[in-house]
Amino acid sequence: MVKSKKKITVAIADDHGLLRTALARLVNTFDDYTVIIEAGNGRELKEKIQQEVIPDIVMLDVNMPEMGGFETAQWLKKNYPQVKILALSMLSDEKTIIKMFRVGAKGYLLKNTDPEELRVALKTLIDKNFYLSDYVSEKLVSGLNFSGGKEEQEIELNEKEREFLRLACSELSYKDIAAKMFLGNRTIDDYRTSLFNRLKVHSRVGLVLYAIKNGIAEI
Amino acid sequence: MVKSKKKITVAIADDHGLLRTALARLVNTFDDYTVIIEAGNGRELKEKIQQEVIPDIVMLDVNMPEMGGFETAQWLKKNYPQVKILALSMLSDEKTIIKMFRVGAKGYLLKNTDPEELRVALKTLIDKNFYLSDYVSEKLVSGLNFSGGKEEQEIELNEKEREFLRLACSELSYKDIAAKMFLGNRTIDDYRTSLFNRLKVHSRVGLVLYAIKNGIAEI
DNA sequence: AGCCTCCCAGGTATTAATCCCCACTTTGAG
DNA sequence: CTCAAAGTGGGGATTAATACCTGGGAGGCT
Repeated sequence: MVKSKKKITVAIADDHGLLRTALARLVNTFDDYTVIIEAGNGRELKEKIQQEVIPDIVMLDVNMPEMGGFETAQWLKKNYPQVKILALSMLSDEKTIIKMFRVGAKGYLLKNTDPEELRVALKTLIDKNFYLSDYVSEKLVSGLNFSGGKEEQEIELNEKEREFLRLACSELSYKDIAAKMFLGNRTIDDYRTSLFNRLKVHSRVGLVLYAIKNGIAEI
Repeated sequence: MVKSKKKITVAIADDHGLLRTALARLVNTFDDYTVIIEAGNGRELKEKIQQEVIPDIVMLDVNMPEMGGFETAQWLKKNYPQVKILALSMLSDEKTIIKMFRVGAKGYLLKNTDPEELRVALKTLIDKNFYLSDYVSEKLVSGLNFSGGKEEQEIELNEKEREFLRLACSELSYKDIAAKMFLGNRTIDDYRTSLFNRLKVHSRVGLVLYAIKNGIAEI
């Protein structure tokens, strides 16, 4: 007769099959929850939700191929706004976190958090409609504080600048880079200076870190 | 009376708590296996193995802070050669795979493989003492073809060198790094020179790339 | 035409990074 | 005890990285 018989339904979208399944089993061990959908990317999740049933909660990996966390969250928000989105990610940088909340996430869980925290997150999500860990709260606050009023505009890089950044992620000297790009040494100086200002870095290592973090350079 | 009563013991080392626990539960659902050790990094695993009991299989994440997959595998090979190492990673590049096998791994599982594959991998590891998926086999073959004869000997880094590398992956000057490490500027010079020689690089960017590729620095 | 913005470039000065030669201390093996 | 190796450090030289000031040319816009 207890109404707790009706479990809270959960969908999981993550491209790492091993982890997805393992995570699903973990959630299923929680009394009040049951995983009804597993998907390897956003598109798959979308199809399953349309064909099958609407879950109460969607656990959404941010970094997926085909249809990533951002897009998927946007789609969910538009079509099934009642679904509570819990973002999952290994990335802990402010920008990603803020971006996910902007597109509709109600919580953000780092993959290295304590497993017990998952239970807390799910429960809080149901009870209070949102979940913030201390860590994420802090990132949110400092992130908003930082960007303040100014919506930090996306930094647009042209193809030559990207090429320059890629070459900077190597042991070539700037002179070598200039030669490779068929440009004068001074022009490279200007690229560097310009990027220093726009990317808010002040050393070549800063350029390298930016390029890697933002997927401009492969390593 | 069946001797299958004695389960095969498994240790799991992965820095992502959520995934580690989920993975552990998954393994525990397999009849013949039981997870007896969980660790967040190699050092922790090392301590637990020394204090507690030696597992039959160690599932080892390649990219961990503090003491990564390579080192940990080397240590295991040296001290507990009977332990079967199953490497776990999201990286699918040849070099990493080959390196893990060189330091003693008996299998290599990509985190995006099918969960059923884990069961197969564990069983194969026990029965045949090694496990190779088709994908990994192919990488191994083409990779060995590539590296040819030259045995690249392993590079051992002490904690101070690692600390130095981590700090090098920032916009701090060497002078700043020296101050942070409570060492003289010249000592840092020597760390740099020594690492340049051993890591076969010849610029600070080279150090940064090495540190990131080998999981010494987080980004 | 005038104006604005990019892209490109020379000169020079300053600071950081890199290299070389040498010495002192500690530690540990023989 | 002695010797070797490793860790630490000084002084000084060379090269690369970074900063600042300047100006020319191409293309778009009014």
